[in-house]
Amino acid sequence: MSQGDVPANPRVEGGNGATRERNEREILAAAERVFAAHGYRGASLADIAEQAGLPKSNVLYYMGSKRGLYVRLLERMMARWNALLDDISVDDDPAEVLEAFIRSKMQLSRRHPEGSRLFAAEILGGAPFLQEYLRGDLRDWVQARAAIFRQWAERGLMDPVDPVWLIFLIWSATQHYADFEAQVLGITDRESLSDADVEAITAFLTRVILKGCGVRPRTEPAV
Amino acid sequence: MSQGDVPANPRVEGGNGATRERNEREILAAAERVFAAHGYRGASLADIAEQAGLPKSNVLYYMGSKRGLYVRLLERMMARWNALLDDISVDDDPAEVLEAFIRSKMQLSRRHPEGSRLFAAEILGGAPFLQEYLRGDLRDWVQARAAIFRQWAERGLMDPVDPVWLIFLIWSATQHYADFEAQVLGITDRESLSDADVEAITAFLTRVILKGCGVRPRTEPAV
DNA sequence: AAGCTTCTTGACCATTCGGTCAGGAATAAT
DNA sequence: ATTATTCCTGACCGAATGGTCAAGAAGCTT
Repeated sequence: MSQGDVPANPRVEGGNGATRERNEREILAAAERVFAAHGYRGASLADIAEQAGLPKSNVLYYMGSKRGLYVRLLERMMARWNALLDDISVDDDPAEVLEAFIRSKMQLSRRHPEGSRLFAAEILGGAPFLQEYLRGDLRDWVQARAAIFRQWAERGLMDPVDPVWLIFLIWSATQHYADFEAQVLGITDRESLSDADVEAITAFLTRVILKGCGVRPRTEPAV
Repeated sequence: MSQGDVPANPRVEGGNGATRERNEREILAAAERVFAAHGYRGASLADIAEQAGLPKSNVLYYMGSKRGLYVRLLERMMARWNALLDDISVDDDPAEVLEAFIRSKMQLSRRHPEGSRLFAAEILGGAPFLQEYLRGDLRDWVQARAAIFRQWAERGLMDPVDPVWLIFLIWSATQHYADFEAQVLGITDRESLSDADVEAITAFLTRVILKGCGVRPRTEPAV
């Protein structure tokens, strides 16, 4: 990473031992929590090490540097993200696609709340590490989807709303339940969100957003 | 705040001088930027002082402590927030209320993006300073509005959607353009959002959300 | 002009920061 | 059993952290 002078530590690359794997997992999990809660600058290796149950030196032995650890976490989160960015075609059913979109995004936020918050903190701080990704792969992906949405609109399958704003709407609405969890729980007087809650929220979002942009639900006749 | 041993500094309370006012404004603005970008822990007084164009000691002279400065910023943001939490009644027009709600929230995010991000960072970190506010005033406000939304639904003025999820949807969708500004700009290949952009987004959100929960726009007849 | 309050700031402090390193412990290879 | 390699960690480093303080500068009030 053009970081210079890190010739040693070839072990960092290939992981084979079992304890190594466990330790790395523990460190990544702890680091994700700490970075998510305090951002890149606010996170401290001492905190991470303590939460991972290891001495600070050991964390650095495995991860090389704070920056390297952070980048690795970001990349892991991007990989999870990309895993659900399946391709769609103009011939797919808008209702199915949009519902799957909302649902999978919601599940990602629920399955990896810390990673979701880590991502949010990165963007909040101006995305110093993710500029390239945002202006590259992610932009392309959004534009491709937007093009399909426009074609659906032309075919009368949905209202002619701006597809990019629509994608942002879905992102924000789903991401909210991970990033603003503290607010949601505080206001609704809950300890945590149950599976039933998440299902209800998903159904609500699907219903409102689909109806809101004139997409007829699957198998249901027009009103 | 039960912080103990801060008997001195009576000047911190009453502000009258003109230079004092200017310096305080400068410090608060700089601090809002830094706290927003890096969170409470990640922000440094040296950074804030430099951006305010003052020596670090002077910042502490005016603000007492990092914690005090942060709390003051949060309170200022809550005050801005409360300023647009006007009361509504069951007899108001749902379309008007919801549109005004979306619009004013959008304007708040646009007028005070740093404050908006500061708030977001606080929530992201588990809202250590805002627990009380969330579980108190804000919860009450949400529940009051929710009750009215339910009555509207009973009267057939809107679909019987869960009002709390609806409020969260509006919050998240509008907040997104401040908090995730870096993402929005990166993906849409913009330098900044123009007034026209914001107006278009507001119109989009109003249209989709109102239609999505079955609220008929003002002055328009039923479909 | 004297005296008082407010303002300003460089020097300084204890603590914590990310990171290095030497050397011992554990493990694998022969 | 003896290397050789990998793993582990306490001690340590310079830099940065939030905060204190004393002493001077500036501005009123009398």
